[in-house]
Amino acid sequence: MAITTIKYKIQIAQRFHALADQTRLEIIEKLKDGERCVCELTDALQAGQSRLSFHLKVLKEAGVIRDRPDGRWIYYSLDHDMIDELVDCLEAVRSAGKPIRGPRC
Amino acid sequence: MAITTIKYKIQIAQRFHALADQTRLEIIEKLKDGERCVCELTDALQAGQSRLSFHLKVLKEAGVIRDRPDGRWIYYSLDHDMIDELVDCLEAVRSAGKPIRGPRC
DNA sequence: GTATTCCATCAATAAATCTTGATGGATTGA
DNA sequence: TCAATCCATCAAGATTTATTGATGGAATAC
Repeated sequence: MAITTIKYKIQIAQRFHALADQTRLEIIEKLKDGERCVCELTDALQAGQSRLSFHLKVLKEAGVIRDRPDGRWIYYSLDHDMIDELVDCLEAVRSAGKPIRGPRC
Repeated sequence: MAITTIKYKIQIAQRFHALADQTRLEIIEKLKDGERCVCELTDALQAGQSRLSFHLKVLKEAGVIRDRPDGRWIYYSLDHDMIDELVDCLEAVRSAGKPIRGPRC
């Protein structure tokens, strides 16, 4: 199961790190309802463009979000599969002692 | 539900931050099987005592683990309720658009 | 008592992270 | 073509985090 059989602790740490920031949690909150471009996020979060760009990069490199260029805009959206994986990792900790769950963590 | 209705983004970020480190993931891995004292962890993880003490403090302050002093030893163990809360937060993101789940996040 | 073990904490340094403002590429619209 | 918009990236500085070795308190063993 998850963390016990971690082959990829670095990646898992990276993904949790992506969630370990208030601004990035707010981005995720906005993206819950569907894809958004950067300018929509800067408006919604009252944050500078370069600052958002930085955090979007962190989230993207961790695999938590994806981008979809469309002309002048770049739309970001959640990668729900990645969220699923993180849930599995945490649940594996929760269910300590139970049988192996899967190869993800 | 979770991150959408976050009142406590700082705490949630803190908790994810506690999981965003390889050494701390290894600690959690060890604690999955039950409580351990610091000296057991230093042996298992091949880490210096002050280093482990630092990471245990991070985990404890985030609420991920608890300590139980016993004579000369201090035993650490996982707080499974906290893990549950984080699972809920992630699942709330996964189930975007669904009804409110609870007051935790 | 003295010595030993377990552990937290401190100081110092190194390294990673975040913020801000500036620059420029790419696309769109006039 | 020229101007404007959207965005990534860079450099600089500030803040936060992590590592190491040293110190000392508390409990145990002798």
